[in-house]
Amino acid sequence: MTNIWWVRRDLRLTDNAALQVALEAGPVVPVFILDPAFSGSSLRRKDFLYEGLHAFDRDLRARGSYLVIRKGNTVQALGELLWETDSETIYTEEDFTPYAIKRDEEVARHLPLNLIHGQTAHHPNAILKANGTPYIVYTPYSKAWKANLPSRLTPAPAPEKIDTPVRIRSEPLPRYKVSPLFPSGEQEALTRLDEFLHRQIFSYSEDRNRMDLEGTSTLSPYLHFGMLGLRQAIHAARQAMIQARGEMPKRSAEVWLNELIWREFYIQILFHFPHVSQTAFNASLANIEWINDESQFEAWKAGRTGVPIVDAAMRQLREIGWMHNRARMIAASYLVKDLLIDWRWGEAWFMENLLDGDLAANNGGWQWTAGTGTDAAPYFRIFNPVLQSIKFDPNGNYIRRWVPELRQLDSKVIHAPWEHGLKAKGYPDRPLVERDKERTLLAYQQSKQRMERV
DNA sequence: CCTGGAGTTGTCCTA
DNA sequence: TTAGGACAACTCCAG
Repeated sequence: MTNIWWVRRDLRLTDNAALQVALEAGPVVPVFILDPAFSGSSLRRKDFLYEGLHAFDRDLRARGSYLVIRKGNTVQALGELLWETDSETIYTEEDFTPYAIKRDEEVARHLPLNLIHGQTAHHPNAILKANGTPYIVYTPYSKAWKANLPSRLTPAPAPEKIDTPVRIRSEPLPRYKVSPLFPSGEQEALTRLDEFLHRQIFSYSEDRNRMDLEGTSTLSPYLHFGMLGLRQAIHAARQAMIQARGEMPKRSAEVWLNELIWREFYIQILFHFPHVSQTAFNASLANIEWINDESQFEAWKAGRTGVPIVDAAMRQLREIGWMHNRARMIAASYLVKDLLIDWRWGEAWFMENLLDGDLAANNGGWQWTAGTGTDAAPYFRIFNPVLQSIKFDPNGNYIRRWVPELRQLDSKVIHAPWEHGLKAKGYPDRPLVERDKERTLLAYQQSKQRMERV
């Protein structure tokens, strides 16, 4: 009996649980649906997705199959395909965002839909406290997560052959632009993982913070679309911990594993507390009186705040659709704590521009920085962007790479030219605002007080 | 129900 | 130059 394999954010053949289940039942029809109702994705991310679909089709063809593309309303398109191919069931990998849950409920009301858990190592409902409620603090969550992890997690290899009925109608893929720094597709993801496992992983705990080095995995766009499965990455991290020689390499591999657990933590938070996508997790901080100065927001987006490290970060984002993790925290902190602009404005801009733009991870990160989230940054942790810059871009090479106006400046002055009375042609003479921690603390305090009175 | 330890990613001042 | 401690008070979580 033929079945439909509905692909969404699991664009891989390796360790794909939904594909495996479908294959056990017989021939499969792999389909991706372009539903105009899903306008949530940015243009930039759509390019990455379309290129990924192209690569996915190529990988399927190498195994005797191919990708069917359909356009239009999801329920209608799946219904037609089910009828045309005389299929029995639709198998698909379970996704946990509010949009996906709603969409899948709608599909399940009309069609035989079979959700397969495969996106995470643990289902969001699987790791709960003794009293049955979800964790909202990372460390105890990660302990329970690790304690419950099966000792064997070996990823299933990609099937050698996929039996698909011939000549099923498929629409052409929309045109797309390729991004030279982030070629899309599973093969690229596997190459990067391999590279990372041979090189950066064993010094990750230190180098991951250095914006001037390539110390991170750069796997986030691939993880978002499931071109690399989170479970595969977790398996790789554990293998690296076992193989590591020495304390530092071992700790480094574990730090990377913890980053992957953070992904699951935020997937799980969004699943149990969907309101975080609209407002603060912490209700007492839902009413901060933001200044929300539009022109300052524009300057931030354009990388023209006058703070070199912030501008480098924002220009990196704009130019390549990706930003170093440390840079994300610095740029986010500057927007929220220094400019007092609503973290949701920043969150939306990141979503628009990041190839890895992921509701759960992005929202979790922004709420953490803003101090409004689960397990948030303590109130007194207000990043000083200049100190961060000196510490994590010591020679100023990251700044020079993304802010050409400052290329001539010495590394002693590049982090804060205005403090040395220096001006650079075409670059703001001074930062947008003077650093004022008290102003920030007051805004947060007032929100808390207002909520207490209610 | 009570209790005590702990909490991703910092900053700044003092000695 | 560097190391250490203060920075609030609160909530979470496990025993």
